[in-house]
Amino acid sequence: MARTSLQERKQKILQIVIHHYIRSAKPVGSETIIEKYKLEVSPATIRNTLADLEKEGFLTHPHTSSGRVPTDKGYRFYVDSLVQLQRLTQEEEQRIDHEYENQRMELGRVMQETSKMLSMLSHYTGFVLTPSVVNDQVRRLELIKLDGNNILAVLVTVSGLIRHKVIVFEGNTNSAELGELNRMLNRNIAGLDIKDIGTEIIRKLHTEKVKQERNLQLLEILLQQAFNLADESELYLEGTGNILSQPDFSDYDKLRNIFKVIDEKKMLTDVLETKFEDRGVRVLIGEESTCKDLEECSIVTSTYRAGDKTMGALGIIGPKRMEYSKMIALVDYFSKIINKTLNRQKKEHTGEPRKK
Amino acid sequence: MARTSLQERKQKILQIVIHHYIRSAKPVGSETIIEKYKLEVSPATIRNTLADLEKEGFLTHPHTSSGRVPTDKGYRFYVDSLVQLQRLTQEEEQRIDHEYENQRMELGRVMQETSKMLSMLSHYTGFVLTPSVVNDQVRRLELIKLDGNNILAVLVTVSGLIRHKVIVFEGNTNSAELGELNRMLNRNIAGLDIKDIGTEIIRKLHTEKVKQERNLQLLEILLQQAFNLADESELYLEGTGNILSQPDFSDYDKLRNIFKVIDEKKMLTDVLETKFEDRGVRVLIGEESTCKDLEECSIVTSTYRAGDKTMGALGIIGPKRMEYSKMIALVDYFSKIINKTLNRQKKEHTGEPRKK
DNA sequence: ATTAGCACTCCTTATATTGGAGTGCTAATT
DNA sequence: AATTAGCACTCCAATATAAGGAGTGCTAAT
Repeated sequence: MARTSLQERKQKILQIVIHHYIRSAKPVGSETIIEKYKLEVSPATIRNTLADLEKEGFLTHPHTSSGRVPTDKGYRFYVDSLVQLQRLTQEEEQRIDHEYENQRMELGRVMQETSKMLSMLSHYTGFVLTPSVVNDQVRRLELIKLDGNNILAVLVTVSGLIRHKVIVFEGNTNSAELGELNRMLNRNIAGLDIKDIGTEIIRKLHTEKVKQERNLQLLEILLQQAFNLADESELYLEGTGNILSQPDFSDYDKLRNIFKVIDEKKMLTDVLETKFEDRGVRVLIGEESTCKDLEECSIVTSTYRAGDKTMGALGIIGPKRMEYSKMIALVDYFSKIINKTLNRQKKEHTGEPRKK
Repeated sequence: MARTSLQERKQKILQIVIHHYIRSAKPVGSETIIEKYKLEVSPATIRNTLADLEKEGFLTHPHTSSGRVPTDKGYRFYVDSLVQLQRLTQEEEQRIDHEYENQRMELGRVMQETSKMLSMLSHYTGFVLTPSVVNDQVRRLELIKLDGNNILAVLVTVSGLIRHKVIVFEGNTNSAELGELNRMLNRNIAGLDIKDIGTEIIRKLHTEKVKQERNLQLLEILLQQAFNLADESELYLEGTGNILSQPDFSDYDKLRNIFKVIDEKKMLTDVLETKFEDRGVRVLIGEESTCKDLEECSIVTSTYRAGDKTMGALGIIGPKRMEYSKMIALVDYFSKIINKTLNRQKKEHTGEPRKK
């Protein structure tokens, strides 16, 4: 066999094992490989190769006399070697597109629907992470007087996210005062990066004269309180029940671990937030998520962005034994759709020309 | 035995069986009853009574030679006969109180925290249902111009709920116009029941003169769009993973059924919404929830109200075999706390004197 | 009405028994 | 040197069998 070098075959066999295991959920043995994939070698040869692959850490044995099962390292190789990414079927793409056409929902709801669709199409758990809006820019900040001590601050970002927060301000302001302050603020902060607001506002204040002492006070409180609403990231999780249908999690302890993370959204948020510097779809296999309780899971995730700023992440969580090819295509498609939706909103606001 | 009539004993035995089953999760037999509860009758007598109770539909047999297990009817009797409700321990009450002291969170977040606490203290799944705000009254409605076609409507209710929605209005309004309209609106609608706004506004409009044609148009759209934001009820669910720890749900099919309902929040919302005419804590046992998938669960729920209007519901979902006494006390306490919190907000707004 | 006595049921647990899937090794083959 | 046939060996998974026990239901005695 000159054509198929040893290395080549080894890799091919590894891929076959993993591919087959992903679909069958059963450890795969040498005979199976030959039967289903018509390799022109004997079972014994396969066995030798399998033993090699095990020595190199790509596969394991549940017990002496059972077939092989991929290790994390094996999955990693498999995912990295997926060259031609499966595309979604036309039907699927249309179904998704349809959902986003002529819709004018508030962004929060879009995200919720998105995670629901992710879960339905993947049959795993779908998520969308709307991270802190600190990377976003201010479109408007509206101060509304509620009663004596309470002011409602509504922040609208350039990408269309809306956050509100009740602020306690002990000094009595009347509506007129507040309105003036409001206009002044919006003249100065529109378009600013939210994370810069603190420093910027102080700088700009020197150019405008602030009418009253107390307004300065209020501003201070605003800076302290209103903009830590920007910190609160939101995580939409849907289809958590799908996890139950996975044969991989027939063990109750494994299940409980996973639900520990799901219930404690904070944990999950942390995992997801620390992992998205890059662009493009990323796959976190087992321990790669650096979360002990997720060692039996894989996460397929991508970011979405408004303009050039990374805004948040979306994706799916499932067992390590998942159809990566399909899932990557799915997540990728959604990330693109969301990008489109976000940038449409942004264009409409800034009035930028469509080209470029 | 003149003192203990037959009926009395029968009921007592029923209570013992259920009480013991709730704590042990094992079918209870005649011997056990005598051992643990020191009845002065023989096992045979107990057996006769048990057989009677089974004939009457309060108990069943998993199989011929096992102890008795309550039926839904049995649980119903048990719950109805719980006269002296257990109170929470001081420690627990303090822990809860502490959480609500000097906090000034937006109401949505309060609800989320509340459901989390419900789940933690019950070890089951906690929920808070913020129903459609239609039963609430308007405190303020603020219109904020976003860009050409989009207006952000922020509705603040008397009880402190905040809803926002982006409204599409094709005609271009400038901020000044909008501001005027806004002031006009708030002069007229503050304090109105949200469900009456449609009719009321039309009536009131005849007393004020509306400046421009287009404002009328805008108003119409507002009425159509802004106030169906009132329809969206929100369901906060926490601690779903706790369900996994229940030995009652060691069966995967049962688990899946429950998670079907949990994932499809809409279903759960419907169940909960149709069930809260009454005041006070209610217990829905098994099929009483009229939801097939919840036939293995019980729901302990109570409403909370602002003033005299029922606002929403909160409670816990767990297995039928739950410590009802404790759970009822827990849910009751939370409902009272939330009532207090809500009415505090309301008082602060209306400036009503604290007494009465 | 209550109870002792006892046969009977059926679950639960433990223990063998078996078949088979799959491996790893050795020695023969190309 | 790589491949392969042959075979012993391992261990799981399924099935059968047995023993123990918890608990019932019935009958007859109190």
